[in-house]
Amino acid sequence: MNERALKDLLYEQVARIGKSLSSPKRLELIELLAQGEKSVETLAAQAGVDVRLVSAHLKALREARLVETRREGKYIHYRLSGQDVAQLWVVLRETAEEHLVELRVALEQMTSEPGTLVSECRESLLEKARQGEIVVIDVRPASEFHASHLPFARSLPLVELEMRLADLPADRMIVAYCRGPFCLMSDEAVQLLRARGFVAGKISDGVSEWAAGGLPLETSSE
Amino acid sequence: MNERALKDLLYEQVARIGKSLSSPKRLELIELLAQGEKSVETLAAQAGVDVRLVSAHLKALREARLVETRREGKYIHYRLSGQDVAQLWVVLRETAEEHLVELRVALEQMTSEPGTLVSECRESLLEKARQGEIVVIDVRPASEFHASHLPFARSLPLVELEMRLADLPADRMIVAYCRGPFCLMSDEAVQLLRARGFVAGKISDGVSEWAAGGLPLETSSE
DNA sequence: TTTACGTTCAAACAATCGCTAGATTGTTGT
DNA sequence: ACAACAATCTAGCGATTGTTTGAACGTAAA
Repeated sequence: MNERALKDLLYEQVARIGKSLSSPKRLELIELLAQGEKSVETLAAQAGVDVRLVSAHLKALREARLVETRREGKYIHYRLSGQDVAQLWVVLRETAEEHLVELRVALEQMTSEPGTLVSECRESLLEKARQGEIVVIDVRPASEFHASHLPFARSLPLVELEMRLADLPADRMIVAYCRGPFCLMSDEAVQLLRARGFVAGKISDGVSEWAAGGLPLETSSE
Repeated sequence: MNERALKDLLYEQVARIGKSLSSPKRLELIELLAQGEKSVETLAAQAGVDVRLVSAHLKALREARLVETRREGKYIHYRLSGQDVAQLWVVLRETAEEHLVELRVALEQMTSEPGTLVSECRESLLEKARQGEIVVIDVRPASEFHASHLPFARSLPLVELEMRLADLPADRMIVAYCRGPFCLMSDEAVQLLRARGFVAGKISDGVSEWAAGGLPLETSSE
């Protein structure tokens, strides 16, 4: 075979992955799947699009081998086909954030108030959580918490937060996190907590960013 | 602004980077630029496509802020707009290699003979090169060597190799490298060297893969 | 001015993509 | 067997993309 044709073939294969990453909706699906496996229905609801469109996008992702499926009764559960896919998403998002001013502007515009972001590094946060100096809460849906969560974190889904405020200590700082920098749930949580007199902050990391930083995650059964 | 619309905006921005990575030719350009800055003419020649088409692809990459330009007389030199872009390319290529069987098959088919690949880890190779136990040669064009190269490597472009065999020691192993796993130059070098009685091998790393592994690079002026 | 490098425009073609909507398949429970 | 539900498949629309080619344009060097 020709050398040129062979090279073209190689780059074409890599471009298959690139094509998968060229659609906003597919990127959103990848981020959702990075939180844990989900059914098509769930994905459609959480991404806010028609089930049939989600199915089409998932087909594209499946053909690029970025996702895998598992059947359970009527439901088909999709998951990322490896930790490296979540890592790829993180690197892609970080590169976009680094080079696209428009993205940084939109991100800053998103967080309602400044000063909600905890400025500490991951390691020192982990240590403080271990010591019980701070309380880390995971405000994502419980199923996502069970799939994977930060060490020492406590599951407290945003929708239940208001009802379960009594579970939280009033004398320690509450640090919330959610799906990642593009997710608004931890912002809402901080807003609610502060309004009720808690000392609260958030970190922008989700489980993928945490893992990409080389730090450990935990899983809980159920 | 609506929450849904805001999120769509974020993913759309990241998808701009994804779109840049969805074309085989653009990926090839990124890899070429990862070797050092190059003029449009050079890129066109090395990628084997028309100058005007290269210009169009570069425009797309520029609009995604993945490349920057510098004018020097008649020439316009393009370069990646950051080390992170090269890193992104490496992560993308590795993910593709991990998940796409077709790519792995094509890669294996490429290397003419097995056994040319040196199986040692980067650190131990670096140490042996420092001790002078092995000789590492960079078979890329000299300009790429000057832009960035492995520590202790000696520039010996493939086109000059045959003429400069006398420069190489016959009693030590020669380890060649080139632009990366998709590049054939180091394979050709090993083939030539072995035919002339040298003990030779290659590593698949290029400078980007080396840097992504957390190891240092060197630059030479001129 | 002439020459070389690079970009741009315009036109054309095939191919692909995102999305919508209707029909269909596969599984579960009654 | 039947209804209910999850998910996929299909067809079609409008829009965009990759590529080629010819021509023109702007810039800088000889």
